[in-house]
Amino acid sequence: MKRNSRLSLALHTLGHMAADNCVRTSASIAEHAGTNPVVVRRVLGKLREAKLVTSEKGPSGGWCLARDPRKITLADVYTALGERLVATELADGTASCSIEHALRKRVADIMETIEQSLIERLSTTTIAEVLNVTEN
Amino acid sequence: MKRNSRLSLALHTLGHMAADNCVRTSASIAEHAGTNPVVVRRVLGKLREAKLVTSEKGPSGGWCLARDPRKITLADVYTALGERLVATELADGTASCSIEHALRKRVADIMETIEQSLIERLSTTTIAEVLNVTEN
DNA sequence: TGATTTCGCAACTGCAAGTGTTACGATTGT
DNA sequence: ACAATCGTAACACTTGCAGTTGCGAAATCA
Repeated sequence: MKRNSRLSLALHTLGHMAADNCVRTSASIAEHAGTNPVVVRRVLGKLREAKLVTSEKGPSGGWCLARDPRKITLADVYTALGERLVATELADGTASCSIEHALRKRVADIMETIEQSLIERLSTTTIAEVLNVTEN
Repeated sequence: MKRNSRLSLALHTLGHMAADNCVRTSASIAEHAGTNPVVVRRVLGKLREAKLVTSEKGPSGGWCLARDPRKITLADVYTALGERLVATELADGTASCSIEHALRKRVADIMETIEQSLIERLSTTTIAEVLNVTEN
């Protein structure tokens, strides 16, 4: 896989879990997604922290949706991963130059607004809705 | 300097050029910004391609604004650098899985909308306006 | 109890992208 | 001619992330 593919992997996996409605192991998920079981566990671990999925150990163990896919939005997944796809210009307090400080603040404010706007848009689509699109 | 600091460096430099209204060398800019002259030339080179600044060689050479700072918006600088601060999930045609394909398309569409919205917002502020804020 | 399967996690490697640095040629002004 | 400056290529250094290996913990089943 390439860079910054965690969101893709998370959504892809949730999509299949919503469609198949069955427990999947990190090994089978990894095989389907063309990556490594540990990578899968790393990503799904974040989703588990956010109570989007559950995991069970032992044989017959694996991963399962923690709630109705109609109640999981893309924003839930995005925030669960703790990503910021809108790059933040680092707001160092060390900007001794007032011009630099003013510019950074202005840009940071705009970025923050855009980030919120992104989350708002992501929250209007659920995992289940995207699957319906697939079936058309 | 840290990562992805090109936009900061570009804006910072343009800010000073607008305030001082004088020719500056890449060496003096680099010293003020705490970086290297070559890095400065790389970034300002992009701005020159976009006709935002001009450069002259030789002694008494250096960099100068190509037009009124009241007519240079943050969006001009952003697009001149060819950056995408809104990360794009790579849209590989190799998504053999229809679920993955649908999800990626949905996310890519949202990201594209957000990117446009970012540029719109950046275009409402000029270099000169940010300097006025500084003087308050 | 013991074997097997699966997750949990830490540590390491490999790669890609960006910044920083050096070096050298081209151009301009004195 | 000489010095100052940009233009550019080449390389080293750093950082972040994906990938990999290894091992322990927990659960299931014979």
